[in-house]
Amino acid sequence: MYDFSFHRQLVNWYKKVCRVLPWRENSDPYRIWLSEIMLQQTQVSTVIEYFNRFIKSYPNIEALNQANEEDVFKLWEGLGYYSRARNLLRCAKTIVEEYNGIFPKDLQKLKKLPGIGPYTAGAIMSIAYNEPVPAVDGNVMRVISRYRMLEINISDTKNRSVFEEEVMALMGGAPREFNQALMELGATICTPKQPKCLDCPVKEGCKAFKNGTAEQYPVKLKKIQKKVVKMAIIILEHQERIMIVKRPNTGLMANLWGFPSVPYTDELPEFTVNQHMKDEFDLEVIIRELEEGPKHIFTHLIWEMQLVKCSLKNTKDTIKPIEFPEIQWVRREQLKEYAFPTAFRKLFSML
DNA sequence: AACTCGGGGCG
DNA sequence: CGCCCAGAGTT
Repeated sequence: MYDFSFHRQLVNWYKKVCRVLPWRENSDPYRIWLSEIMLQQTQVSTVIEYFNRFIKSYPNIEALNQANEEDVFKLWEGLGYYSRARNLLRCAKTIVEEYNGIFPKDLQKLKKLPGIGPYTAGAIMSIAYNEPVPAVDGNVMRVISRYRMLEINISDTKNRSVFEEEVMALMGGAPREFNQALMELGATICTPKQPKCLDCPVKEGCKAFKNGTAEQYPVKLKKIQKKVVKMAIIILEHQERIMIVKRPNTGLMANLWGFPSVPYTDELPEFTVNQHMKDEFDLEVIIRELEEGPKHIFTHLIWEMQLVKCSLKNTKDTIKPIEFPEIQWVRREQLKEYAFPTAFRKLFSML
C-alpha cells in the first residue's frame, strides 16, 4: 500500500528545515562520498570542520589520488575509525585507475569499492545521482521502526532488507531529498531519547506515536561489555627527545603514531615495561617516575593509562632506527606534527 | 553471526 | 556513567 501523505509531508518538511551543510552545496559525487564516509558513526557537527579542511587540501578525486597516506591521516586525526582514511585512499585509487575518475552509477559496483558498504552505496546513488535506491542507516531504522511499529532487532544484519523494502514502499519520488529527509528527521525530531513527536511531519501515520510508545523503538538486543585494560604508556626521553612508534598496520588505531604501550596485569607496570622494551626494541630503560593517566573509552574497551617515565640505561643505545624504521625520536614541540589518536594526544600536557 | 574499530554528545 | 550515532571489514 502506497502512503502518499508520508512522502509529501516528509519532503515538504525537509525543504523547509534542512540544514545548510558544506556537502550540500552541490551533488558532486566526490563530495557526497567523502561526507558519507566521514559521517559514518560520526556526528554532523564534528564532521563539518574536517570536511572543509579535507576539501581544501584535496578538492577532487585526482588530487586525493596523488596524496600520501601520512598526510591523509593527519587530516583525519581525531576523527576516529582510522581504517576509513586508508580505505578512502584505496577507493580514490580504484576510481581513478578503473573508472576514469568517475564514481560508477551502479549500486553493485559501488558496494565493491573499499570502505563503501550498503548504506554508503545507497547514499551515493540517491544523493549524488538521484537514483531511487534506499540508504538505510541508524536514523532510518529508528524512524521506520517507530512509524510501522516493527518489533525486529535492528542489530541483526539480516533485517536490513526489511527496512530497505519499507523505504522503497514509502519513496514516491525525489530520492535525493527523500533519503536525506528520512535521516534529517531521525537526527532532529525522531531522536533516540525524548523524540519531538508533536513537531513531526509524519505523526499522523506513525503507529508508535498513535500508541504512545515511540521511545520503545527501535528494538535493539545486542549489548557489548567493555573490557578494562591497564595500559602502561612508556614516555622514554633522551636528550630532550621522546620516543614515538608507528602502530602496526592492523588492529586498534592502525598506522597511527603513539608512545610505546603495553598492557599489564600486575599491580605495578615496571616488570612488564622492562620486558616489553627489551623484547620489542632491544632497549634497557630506567624507570624514573610513575604517574596515573586518564581513562580512555573505546567502543569495546577501556584503557586505564599509567604513564611510565623512563630514561635510557645505556646512552649508546640511543637511536637504533635502522632495525626499527617505525621509531622516531622527536622534541616535544614536534609531537603535533605527527598523527596521534586522541588517547595519546590527551597525554601531551602531562609530558 | 560475532567481533573489531574512535570519539564526541547527551541525559 | 551508559547510550547513541549519516557502518564497514574481518573472521
